[in-house]
Amino acid sequence: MTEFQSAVFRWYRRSGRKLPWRGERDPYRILVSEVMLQQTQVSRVLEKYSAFLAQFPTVHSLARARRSHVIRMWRGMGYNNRAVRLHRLAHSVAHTSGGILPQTEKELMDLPGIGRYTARAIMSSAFALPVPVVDVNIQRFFSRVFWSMSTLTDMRPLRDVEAHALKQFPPRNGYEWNQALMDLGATVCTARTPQCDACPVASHCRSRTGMKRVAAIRKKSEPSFYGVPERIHRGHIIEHLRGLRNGHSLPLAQLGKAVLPHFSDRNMKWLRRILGQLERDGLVRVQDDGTTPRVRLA
DNA sequence: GAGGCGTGGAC
DNA sequence: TGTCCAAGCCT
Repeated sequence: MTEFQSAVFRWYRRSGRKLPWRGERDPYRILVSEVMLQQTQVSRVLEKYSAFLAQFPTVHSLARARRSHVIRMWRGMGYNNRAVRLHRLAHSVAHTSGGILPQTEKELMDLPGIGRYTARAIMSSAFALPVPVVDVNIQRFFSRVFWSMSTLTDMRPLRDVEAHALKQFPPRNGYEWNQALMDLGATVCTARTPQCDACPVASHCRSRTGMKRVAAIRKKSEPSFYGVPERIHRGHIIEHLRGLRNGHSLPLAQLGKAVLPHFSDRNMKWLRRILGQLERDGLVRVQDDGTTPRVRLA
């Protein structure tokens, strides 16, 4: 084992986070944690993880559940289409392989909501396969350690980092290695204010000094309505529908008034368009057969 | 491959 | 107070 590797492992034993899915052996519970963690901070997942699993303890129970129930249990997590994809995944796995998750990257990536990172994370965490993973934490950490970054926001392309991650990957304890690197990136080698004094490999780091904070490039303005980004309105719509009793629906105009303080008929076209997006994502159902169209969670 | 997709805490 | 950011995925 290299000096670099032993320094990382030593730090992990001392300072790694204790998380409910660490050391978990049930692939389904690993799957749920990984999907929840996509672009979502650990602290947020910690609040929701156990309640979700208590409600849907097995892949079969999740497959049997109503879509609307799954969406409700996703409250507060953001990116609600993840709930839809996870539900579809459960359905698929329950009906094609008796609820058993596949163990290859390709087969996992064929499942809804599973991309390259999540597939490899499941292989490493659930099946103890020797597979290096690179999430944004590890990408940032390796970028800084092995290349000289000039600003805090700079990162090497994922391809470059993955090639390096493969070289650094230890012959044993690959799972602990992956977890250690993610913890380092998340708690020490952070995006805004890295704690280099606490870093076990600071002496190896090519960016140890000299990273500058640079004014962020202004992001492109996103589509907005009355000054509020449309994704916020979409979130409010889903949140409002969550509050309805199971299976209940709402007339469109009533929903409009609930999410826009001054909703009027002139805004109906806009609302229709937003609901169309949500419908395509499998999050809502618009019943347009009667005289007054109604909407509910899918 | 760029852009869309929530939510709430941190700074 | 507003902007940034977070265990990515999909089209």
